[in-house]
Amino acid sequence: MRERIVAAIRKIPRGKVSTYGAVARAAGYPGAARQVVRALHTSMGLPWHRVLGVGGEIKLRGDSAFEQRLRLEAEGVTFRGRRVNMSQHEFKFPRPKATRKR
DNA sequence: AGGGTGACGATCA
DNA sequence: ATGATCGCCACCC
Repeated sequence: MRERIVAAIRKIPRGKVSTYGAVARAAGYPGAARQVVRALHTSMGLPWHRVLGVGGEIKLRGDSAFEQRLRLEAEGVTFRGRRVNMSQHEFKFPRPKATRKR
C-alpha cells in the first residue's frame, strides 16, 4: 500500500500539486489520506511540498509551512491567499478505472 | 492484544 | 472563517 501511494506521489510533475485525499484515491485507497501522510513521513526523496490539504491549503505549521510555500513558488505555483490556485495547478491523475472506452 | 496517534477530510456550531 | 468532533486506519509503542 505504501508503495502504491509513494508511486502516485512521484507522478506529480514539477509545477503541479495534488492533495492527500486525491493521492489516496489515485493509489486506489479512497479515504486513506492519513496513510498518504505516513508515506510522506516514512519515505524519502518525495516531492512532499507538492502535496496539499483539500482545497489547496498548506496543512503544515510554522517554518515547514513557510518552506513549502517557497518551494512551490520556486516551481511557479501561484497562490490565492493561503491557498494554491488549484484550478491552475492541480495535477489530474490518470483514471485508475476509466473513461477508456471498453 | 490494546490503546494512542496523525502534514486528513467532512460536517456542525 | 475558525474550532470542535467524528470517522478513518496503518503504525508505533
